[in-house]
Amino acid sequence: MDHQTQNAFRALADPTRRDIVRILAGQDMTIAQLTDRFDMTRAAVKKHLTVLSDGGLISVEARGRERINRLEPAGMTPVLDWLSYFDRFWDDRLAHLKDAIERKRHD
Amino acid sequence: MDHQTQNAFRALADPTRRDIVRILAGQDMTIAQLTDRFDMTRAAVKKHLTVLSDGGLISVEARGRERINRLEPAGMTPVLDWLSYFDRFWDDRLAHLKDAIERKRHD
DNA sequence: TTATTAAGATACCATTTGGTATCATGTCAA
DNA sequence: TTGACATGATACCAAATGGTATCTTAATAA
Repeated sequence: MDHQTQNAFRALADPTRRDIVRILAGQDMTIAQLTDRFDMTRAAVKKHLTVLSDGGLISVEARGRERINRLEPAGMTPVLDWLSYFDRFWDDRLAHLKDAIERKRHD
Repeated sequence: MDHQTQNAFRALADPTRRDIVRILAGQDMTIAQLTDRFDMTRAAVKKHLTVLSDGGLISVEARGRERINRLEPAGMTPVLDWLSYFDRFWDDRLAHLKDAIERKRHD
């Protein structure tokens, strides 16, 4: 039912994609730049980027013939929301991280 | 490299498994009890439980001919650790949830 | 203009995944 | 003891997944 949650969790399920997320947390990158960091073809990296985009975790900005891939912190929200459910059992502070992301979003 | 992290993320990638985690957060259950909650065979549920167990998210206690499936909050730690990486960028409070789980572990 | 470069699209392949059906094993109760 | 019940195990299947190779398109640079 909740596609965003499913797509986000699915996006994070692959180690290559989690690495991409970390790399993009450091700096925006084109597909070619990202491909340099991995031992696979550009087409494979592109597929991962599509999955990450479906999960709302990255956005893509066209600049000339390049595509700048940028991390979308807000895309993590469905994941944190899901984790928050357990928050009720264990602790109530995950909400604060969500708030932080929300603030970041409006910078 | 980090199998625990990979297995935990993989375990959470499926909606049925996330539902199982939520259900077990409410109360421990046998496979038969869990199967009642889903529109699939016991064998399918059992497979999901194996994946969850591989991810360290549940433990199983044999009691007579039954197997009691129990949520393992500590199994979520690798996931929260990974998310904590972004904490450095956005906020520093996810660590508190991790602490809470750690405390719960020693109850 | 023309060659090069960055990326998109598609077809294809092997493996994994999520499911079923079926059979075997161990435990409880009459 | 014997039958019923809870689970384990295995073989099998269709679809999804992660990857490659290849072709096309669009933008930049010489």
